[in-house]
Amino acid sequence: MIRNAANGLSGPSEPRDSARRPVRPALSRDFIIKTALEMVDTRGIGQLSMRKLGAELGVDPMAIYYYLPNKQALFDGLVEAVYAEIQIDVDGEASDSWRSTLVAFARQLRTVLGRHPDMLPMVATRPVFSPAVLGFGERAVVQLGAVGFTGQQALQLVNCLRTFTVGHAFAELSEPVGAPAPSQDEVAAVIAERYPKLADAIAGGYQPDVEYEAGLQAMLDGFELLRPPAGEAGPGS
Amino acid sequence: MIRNAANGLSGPSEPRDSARRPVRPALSRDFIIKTALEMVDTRGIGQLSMRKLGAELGVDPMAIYYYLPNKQALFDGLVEAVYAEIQIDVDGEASDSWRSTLVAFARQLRTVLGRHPDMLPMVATRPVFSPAVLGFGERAVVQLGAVGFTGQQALQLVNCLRTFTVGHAFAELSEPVGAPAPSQDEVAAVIAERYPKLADAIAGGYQPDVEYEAGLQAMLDGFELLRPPAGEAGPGS
DNA sequence: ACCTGAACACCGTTCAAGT
DNA sequence: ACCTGAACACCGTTCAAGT
Repeated sequence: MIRNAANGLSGPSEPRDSARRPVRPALSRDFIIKTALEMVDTRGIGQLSMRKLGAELGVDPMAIYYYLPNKQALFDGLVEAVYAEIQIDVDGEASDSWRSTLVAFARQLRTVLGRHPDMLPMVATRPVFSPAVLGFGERAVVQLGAVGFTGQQALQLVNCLRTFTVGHAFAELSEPVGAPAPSQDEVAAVIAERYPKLADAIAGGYQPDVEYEAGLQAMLDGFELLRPPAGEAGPGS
Repeated sequence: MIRNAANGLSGPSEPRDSARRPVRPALSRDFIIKTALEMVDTRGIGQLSMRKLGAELGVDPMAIYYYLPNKQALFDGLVEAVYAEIQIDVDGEASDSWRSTLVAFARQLRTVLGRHPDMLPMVATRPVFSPAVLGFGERAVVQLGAVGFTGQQALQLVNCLRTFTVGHAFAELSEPVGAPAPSQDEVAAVIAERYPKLADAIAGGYQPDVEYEAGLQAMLDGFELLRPPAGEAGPGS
């Protein structure tokens, strides 16, 4: 029995880079997108060009165009790749209540966005069309319907959670699209001078996680008020 | 008596373009930004370049650099100009309740964003630093404090409304950052086939205004639950 | 003070060509 | 089938120069 760790785990017939010439894996749509996403995450969206991506891949920039028709298609692939990171265990026992299902989705989305801050403008801009999100939508409509929400309400709730999460991620993560903004200290000084009560409130410190959770729970609480007292338990009063 | 309509209404000593040579107003930071914003709104952000802006202004592209150090500064000016459109009548009678104050702010922000959809990535990306928004924050903290919210809660509420509004505007308005997305029909077909319950819910039609209002009120309702029963009116069970 | 124009180091993409 | 390389029409920005 072979007991070393690498016994075929990386795929059945994947060639090692021992005998073959190329140090890089064979070019493919997936590998190009994976490499591009790494570039975006490490160097920033501004440093992603077809030419630099080609260089990173060790290939003529035009080789990319064999797999992707243009830069926009590359962007689509990147967004797709980000959404694909959302893993909602569709049959998980954890989400037996509609509320925990929605909370899990929202937090997961936020976590994934947090891994790719420079992707935010692209993600926010492209209509949601990913199986991960659509599949979740299907499930949410069913589960929310079972406790008394209408289809419209269910959709609205999911959409509001999604848009809130994206909006909050922007506020939290996004570097200004081009260059850095005025320093925190400068801003703080102006606020302290002109907006004293606001300054007091800010003095508590900005806690994005706490704020996000507050908004998330508030949104859920607010929608819950809309729900008719369903379930077979009698609608007394 | 001179009765024609144009009797000086356009400003005290503004030169007509009769005797003077330039057809355009004198170049200035404000005029450059105003022109750029019009280009963004009518032709799209992708069509805004320093060179095209120069052409639009009837001027060598490099002339712009006398007023703005670089394109990033132009972007800053554009975001500033958008925020400046937010007009909250700070002493309006309409906003005697904290809730109507917040609703007015959120709806106004949404309206302004709706006028400049292509500005969304820039707006969402830049930290809020505008007098309109900061001034509103100050007021909100005071007014919310008066009814029992802590400074932290007030800030969180304002921030959550703002981020929700921005996120929702993205979902509603944004053209994909580069090129158009797959057509509505294509998407609908796929959804109908694979996500039947979701399709039923969508069949009701997407009503962004209704959805936004639902989310807005839900967020407010949810935060209201956090508020201790303040006001001098007795806290009887 | 305000604007011009050439020049530099980049882009995305087309197209013909190589293997 | 897969990749290369020259070429085209763009960019933002620097820098020296004009008035």
